[in-house]
Amino acid sequence: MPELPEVENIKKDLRKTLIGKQIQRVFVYTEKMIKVGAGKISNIKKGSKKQTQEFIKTLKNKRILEIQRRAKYLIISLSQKHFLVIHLRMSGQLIFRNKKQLKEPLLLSVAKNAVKEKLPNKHTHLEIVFKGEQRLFYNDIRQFGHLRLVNQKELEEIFENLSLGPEPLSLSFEGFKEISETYKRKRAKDFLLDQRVISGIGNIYSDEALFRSKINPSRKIYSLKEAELKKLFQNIKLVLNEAISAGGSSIDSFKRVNGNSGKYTEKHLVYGRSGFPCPVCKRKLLSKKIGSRTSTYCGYCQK
DNA sequence: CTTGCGACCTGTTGGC
DNA sequence: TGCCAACAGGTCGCAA
Repeated sequence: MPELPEVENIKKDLRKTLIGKQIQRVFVYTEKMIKVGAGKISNIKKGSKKQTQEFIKTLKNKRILEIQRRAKYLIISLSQKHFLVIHLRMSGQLIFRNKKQLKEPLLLSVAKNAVKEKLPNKHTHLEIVFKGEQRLFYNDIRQFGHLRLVNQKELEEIFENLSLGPEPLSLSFEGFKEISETYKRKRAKDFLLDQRVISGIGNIYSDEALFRSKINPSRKIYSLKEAELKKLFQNIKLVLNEAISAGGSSIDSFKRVNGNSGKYTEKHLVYGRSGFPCPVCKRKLLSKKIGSRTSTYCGYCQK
């Protein structure tokens, strides 16, 4: 589900709601979604009772000190140098409810036949109860996401192993040019999606940035003129910043921590609009698989 | 090293 | 209406 703007909004929401709170109780409903330590994520499916017990025991009575984002990861700092590292992957949601809100059913998806539900529901995998009966729920329909509990050293180990590329919003054009030189053999779409090249961009914002830059997603990076590279660099920042301000894009299940949707979806010029007219030239937008992801683009405007 | 593809899951949509 | 294939904000691991 979420790319950088969505995760950034969740981070901001969590800062407002969670900082200073103390964890009272923890319910793990789906063991394979959680992990303790810095081991490989693929081992997560072996989620064990022992690990779950340790997860619950360690979280208990901890305080929330700070929430940060790196790429599409959320890092929740807890007292006594423990950290909760969360990746929402395609369909993860973090929803916060106070005692009164708990009784109100929530619309957790934007699908046509979506029904309001109370929490926890069948897609709730973790529930954290804070003092005062306020709760944070982790829901994840597709169960691709994960939450892991680590100490300082393990936190560093995780991010070292990930070798994430720079954050696009704090990247200079000089830095962008440098990585474009290093990865010049990639197609533009692959370049933007590769988290070790630049981190935080996914399928929506890569398509949107390429369209606004009039660059075909299949173009090789080495073929881009300096002016095109510059436009791409600026448009990445533009779409990410606009999306952050709009609260992100709610395609299906993306929800803010209060259950609200993001409003950037209506600003999408190409993502999810294959077959519809190009907003500039009115020709039908095309779609094509690039690196096993669907890219939507205008065959006429994007050279 | 890169590339490509299946795997991981459940749910929704569009075509017949 | 029903069924069934294709597809969905993302990585990860493995083979070539």
